[in-house]
Amino acid sequence: MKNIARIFKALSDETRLRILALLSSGELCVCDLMAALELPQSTVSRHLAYLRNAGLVDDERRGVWMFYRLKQESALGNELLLLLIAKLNESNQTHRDRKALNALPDAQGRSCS
Amino acid sequence: MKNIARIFKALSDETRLRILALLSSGELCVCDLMAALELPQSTVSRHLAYLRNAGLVDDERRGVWMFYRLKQESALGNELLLLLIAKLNESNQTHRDRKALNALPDAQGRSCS
DNA sequence: CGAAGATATCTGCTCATGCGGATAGATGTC
DNA sequence: GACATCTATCCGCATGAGCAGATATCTTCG
Repeated sequence: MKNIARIFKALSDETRLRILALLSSGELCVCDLMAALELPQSTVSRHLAYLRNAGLVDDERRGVWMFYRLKQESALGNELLLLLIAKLNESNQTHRDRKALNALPDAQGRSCS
Repeated sequence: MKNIARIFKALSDETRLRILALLSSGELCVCDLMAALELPQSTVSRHLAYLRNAGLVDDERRGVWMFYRLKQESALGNELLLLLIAKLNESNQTHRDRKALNALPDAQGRSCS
């Protein structure tokens, strides 16, 4: 139960929910998240660390870039997580963030691609 | 989304999760919760207020007693909440708490019944 | 009305967590 | 090795939240 509380604590911040919503459709690098969420790098990194420590995301370094993705398994269970993601994807904030993400420059204009 | 974060914040404390687990099988008064959880009255009351403000529980005064129950509807959605409750009911802590609750004196020995 | 019982809220304290800029660390290229 | 880029972590600050005892508030009864 302590672990469940810990995961909910990870989920109790709007920025982190925004990150999870964006990650729900595929892995992203810190620079993409920064751009889409319009947040400073340290803020994004800190929240990603929190999510990773809670066991909700995995990271992978590719050169100078760090990519993050949702974990398939967490202590919350798949079904619960899927419902949560669905809930997040209903929100206007997620629509706005996703629009910003899709408006990012293509491969050539991006640092990580 | 702010509201979702708020609900998760309400869920991010172990004591509150314990309360929700106990309430999942029926309404309880503050004095029962105090006894089952072995926590002081002010702690229980404060957590219940937090849960009520997050829209997860309803209260009802009956004489000098306050009864609390899970809300049927919350901003999280029924299904998600049911899965969460199921998750909570798997935990050893919930088993211990429920055992303590069942060990409480019967009607005559209880103040609220 | 006063007293008793139940409980919400206040209080003071400590710890956790949010923020963003600064800095340390990692990677890649020349 | 020097330098550029990316990112994790530190730092200082402000705010939120946990705790339990004290106190205020509410209800009921004699």
